[in-house]
Amino acid sequence: MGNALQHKGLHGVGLSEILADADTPKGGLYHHFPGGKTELAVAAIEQQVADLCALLDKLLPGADPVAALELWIARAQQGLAASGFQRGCPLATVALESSAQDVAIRQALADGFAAIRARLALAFEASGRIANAAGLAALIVAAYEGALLQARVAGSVAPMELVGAALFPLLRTQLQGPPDDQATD
Amino acid sequence: MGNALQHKGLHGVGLSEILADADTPKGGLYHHFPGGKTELAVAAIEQQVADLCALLDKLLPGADPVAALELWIARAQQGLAASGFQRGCPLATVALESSAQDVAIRQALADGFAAIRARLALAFEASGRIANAAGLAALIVAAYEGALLQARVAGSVAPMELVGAALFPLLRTQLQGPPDDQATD
DNA sequence: TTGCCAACAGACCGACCGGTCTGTACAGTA
DNA sequence: TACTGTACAGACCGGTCGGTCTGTTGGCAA
Repeated sequence: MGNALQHKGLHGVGLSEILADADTPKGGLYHHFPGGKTELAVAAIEQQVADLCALLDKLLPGADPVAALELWIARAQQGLAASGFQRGCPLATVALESSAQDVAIRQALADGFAAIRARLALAFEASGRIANAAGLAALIVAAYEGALLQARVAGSVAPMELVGAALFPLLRTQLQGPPDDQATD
Repeated sequence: MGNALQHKGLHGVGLSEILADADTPKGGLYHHFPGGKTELAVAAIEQQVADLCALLDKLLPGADPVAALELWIARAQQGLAASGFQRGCPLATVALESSAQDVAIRQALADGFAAIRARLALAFEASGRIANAAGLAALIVAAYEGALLQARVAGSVAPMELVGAALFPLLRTQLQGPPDDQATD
């Protein structure tokens, strides 16, 4: 499910395709997911968020957060290229397809993004003096999503590298503090 | 068409819905767009890119590019809120739904993004000394897309404001030059 | 006036969509 | 051993999808 969502989005995958992938007949599905495709999607979103949070928890603590983010982006680049520029962020596709009526899905996505931002913000705060940790976290998530998107349609990791090359130096200057206001803890 | 694409994506809209919106019967469509839905989508994408480029051309020249971008983002925020958090970037949704097999669509999208990046990069270069104009352009497009995405699912412009508040000061320091390496022309 | 062809209109098509419904297999209980 | 309720299986449903096909119209050439 997660995989298919990542590739084609919620409307793009058929229930039958999902079930075929999972080698599961259709009948039993509605016992476990009475909400049908929507509930399935919510579960997949939550799973993906949990995975991503786990990855961030592995990369972020201790190290220089910018270095950790560079590693994160590098991984995403590899994943994208390895999938032949099919796999993107599993949250983003569903996010853009969803309408305001899809309350459950939007809630799951909003919670997911908030959780990711919170984790990044926490890492910035822990790494030292930082004024606008929440803003930086939102910027990074945005840059990540946007970079992935551009790279996907371009069929090349070049846009991601461009974004990284522009963003990380800026982040370093911000995090390491302007020379006249240095502080570390 | 553009509107519908923006709201629900390529797979999310039915051809019948598009035609009903346009008050056009189905028959004549295939005279003008023998390629069917795909060709229609490509045309819509190109139209949107042209519109966006026109907007940028209106905002960017002359002024401080960062101020122009702030205006641009503010407009996007207004549009998003005014649509009840339905309308996003018309390119992004289709971009994420598309697979590598959709050659024509991906090409149109890649060209579109490249054109937008080029316009931004040009503005940076024109505005003064700048090392990595292409990188900054890619970063801004990425941040824009990602911010829009987060704001949409959150049902609030707050994420966009966060991103803007983090990005624009960074851009200013970059564009106005580090204090020990100032240069203007 | 007549013949012709591009432009258009919408009825129609098979395929497939998400979802439901009946039937079955099989634990746990007495 | 007989009973029962849950978990599963897949045939089946109406609706809608993207796309095609047969008219019909209306301007233009002769």
